[in-house]
Amino acid sequence: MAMSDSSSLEPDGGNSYLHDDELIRGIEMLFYAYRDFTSDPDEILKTYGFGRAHHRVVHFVGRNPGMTVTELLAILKVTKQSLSRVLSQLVAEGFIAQEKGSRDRRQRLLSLTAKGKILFSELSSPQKARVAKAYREAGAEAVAGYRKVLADLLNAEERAAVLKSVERS
Amino acid sequence: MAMSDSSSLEPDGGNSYLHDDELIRGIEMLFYAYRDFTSDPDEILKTYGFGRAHHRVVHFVGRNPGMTVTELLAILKVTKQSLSRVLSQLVAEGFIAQEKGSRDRRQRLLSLTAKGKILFSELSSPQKARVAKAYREAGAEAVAGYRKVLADLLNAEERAAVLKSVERS
DNA sequence: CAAAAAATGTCAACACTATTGACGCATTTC
DNA sequence: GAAATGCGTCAATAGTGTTGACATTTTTTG
Repeated sequence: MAMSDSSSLEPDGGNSYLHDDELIRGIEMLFYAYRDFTSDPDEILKTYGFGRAHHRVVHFVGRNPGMTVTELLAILKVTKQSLSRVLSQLVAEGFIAQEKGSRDRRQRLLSLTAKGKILFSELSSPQKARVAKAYREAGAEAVAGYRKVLADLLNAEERAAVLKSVERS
Repeated sequence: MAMSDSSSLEPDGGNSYLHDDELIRGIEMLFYAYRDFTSDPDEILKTYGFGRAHHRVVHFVGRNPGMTVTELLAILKVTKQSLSRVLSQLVAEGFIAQEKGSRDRRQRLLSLTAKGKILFSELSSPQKARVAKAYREAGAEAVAGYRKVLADLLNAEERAAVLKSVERS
């Protein structure tokens, strides 16, 4: 369709990557990547009778063993009622273990069981392969750029927390 | 936690960005970016009584005026029954117009009405601002890397189509 | 031309994920 | 002791997705 030259005013001083059309492309790329990215785990989840919400819980508990329910809620940004459904299932079916906190006994510290770890592996495997392939094809510099832009896309208030959780190496 | 040397075998010849842990971080970054990225439009959509599905339809129809229902289905990768609900609403409420194809009169060519274009603007505005800010902070090189990696994350079969749709400038 | 295929729509049932609102209980903090 | 926190639960409702079955119109094909 051509068209959509964004604006004729070039408010960015000639940085073509800041043109309206480029920005929209940036939006769409994220949509497409996310769409394809979730497709592999979705297939696997179906065989367990689980959905995407279960995946997210398994993933973040797997990555943050001993985390509390409140912390998980802060990452997922859903209500506790919404989390409750999937978390209860995962606990009932033996994928996730809950342990009372020793310092604060109100807390339920979450961790993966052996069974949960297997599921975690199974789900992350195709995603890791996908990312590895993309990283390999794109090269180290592109990867750095990818990570930088994604970090800058986050809500400012969240950035610190995410970078901490994602970069505790 | 420290550590996370992934495997002790270093199957990547010392390219640290291909370590298991880095791959997992790449996964999580995408989750977080998508989560925050959708939050602005979600707020606006609520005031219209719409959801994310409506947004996607408005977006892609806005970007591809005259597109057919089948093409839209291919982009969204949902069933026609699922699309039907939101598309019908958008048509009924005057955001999207349907016109019989002149070459193939079975087709319903989709386009935004004036009202639809306003909604498109309103929804894309905060997302463009977010991307622009991230692009500006990250710089041109990082942006190129971001786009390259995202493209490489796509399903191979889809890559050509997406790059075509995203890059018809 | 008749049969097959394609593009679209629709009815119905169901599943998953999310929300808001209202409580209840145990435990910790002030 | 009162207030706040962490967690769980019941209930109602909404949004988005699926599968399956059909119907209509129009184009393509043998």
